[in-house]
Amino acid sequence: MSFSYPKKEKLKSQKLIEHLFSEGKSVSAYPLRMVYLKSNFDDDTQFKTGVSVSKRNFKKAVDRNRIKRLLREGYRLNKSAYFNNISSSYTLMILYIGKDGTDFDSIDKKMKQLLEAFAKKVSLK
RNA sequence: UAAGUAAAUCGCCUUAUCGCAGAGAUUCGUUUCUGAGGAAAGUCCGAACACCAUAGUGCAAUCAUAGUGGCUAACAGCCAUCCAUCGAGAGGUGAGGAAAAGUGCAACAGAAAGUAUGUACAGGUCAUGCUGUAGUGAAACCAGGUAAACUCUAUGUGGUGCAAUGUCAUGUAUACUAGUGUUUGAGCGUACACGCGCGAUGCUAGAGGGUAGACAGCUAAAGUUUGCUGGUAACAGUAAACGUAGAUAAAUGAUAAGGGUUAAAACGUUACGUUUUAAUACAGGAUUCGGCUUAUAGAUUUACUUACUCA
Repeated sequence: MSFSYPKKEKLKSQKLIEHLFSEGKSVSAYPLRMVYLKSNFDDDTQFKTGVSVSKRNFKKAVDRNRIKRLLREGYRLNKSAYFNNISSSYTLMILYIGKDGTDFDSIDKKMKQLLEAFAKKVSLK
């Protein structure tokens, strides 16, 4: 698994997202929170992942874009380290629930915690 | 030189590694090119474009605009100019149509503030505020002031917005139509045949509907830059060059190193170096244009004003 994060690994279908939020489970590492759901995809991707930042907490588009970019970057660089021994497919959504701005270092750190917690929970089953 | 006024421009850069979106090429391994703004923002005006509504007319009501002339596809925008007003000035501001249609309002002072006419003095008359002066006030009969009061006048105005709208359409429900079938069994499952199992307002086709999704709309445009001509100017004409993001849970990012720029401090020396520290703004396209409004670290240029010094 590489560091890339192409279009087909992004969560875009509105149907899947609704399904995810109604039935998914979650883990969190403040200020991050991940909602996940086991599922199967028509194409051969193993994960479909989206990121989200609340408009309520960040009113300006620049701030939201900035955090979403950082979240994508953190996910992209760290996913291979934790997902290698997961075999089934998952839909994921990573939310930023904090209210203050942030930088890459803290996002990177929290992302590692979050992915580790997720990997642990999934492999227990 | 200092303080100021008015315009205009720029608004971080380079390299490496890992990535993102679109288009092209491809031996399907890859690879090449392109990829946010002056406000992309607020959604406040004006248009293009699309659909809906609509017999015609009209502009009552509502809302908007308001010196004069010009520019523009259009505008509530822009340019010029007059007037008023603020400033020592360069310049700034404009809620600058009408008070002889009507209604309302007017502190203090004053007899009286709008159906006027008191007092004193003088003049005049048959007689009378009939006439003048004094006194209060910004204003005292002048067709007074006020329309940042109602109002009147002139001009304009159908509505909704690209989540518009059009095309394709998996699945699913079914009032419809046609065919076929109900124990002599259609159809479905078991790869196929046999066999076995399931099996009835069912199955197949059409029509209809238009959800998930896909495509079009979707970027060549009242286009940008430069020169020339006309015009005080806004702007117009003309020639050449350029061909400039198209995502949709929504691309242009992350890390590291170096360099700019600005400020402060220290050191050297003299108005430039070196070092350290800090700062490096506002802000992200979503159908497209023309404006307006608001946000913006810092830097640059031009024109002009005032003061001082020198010649």
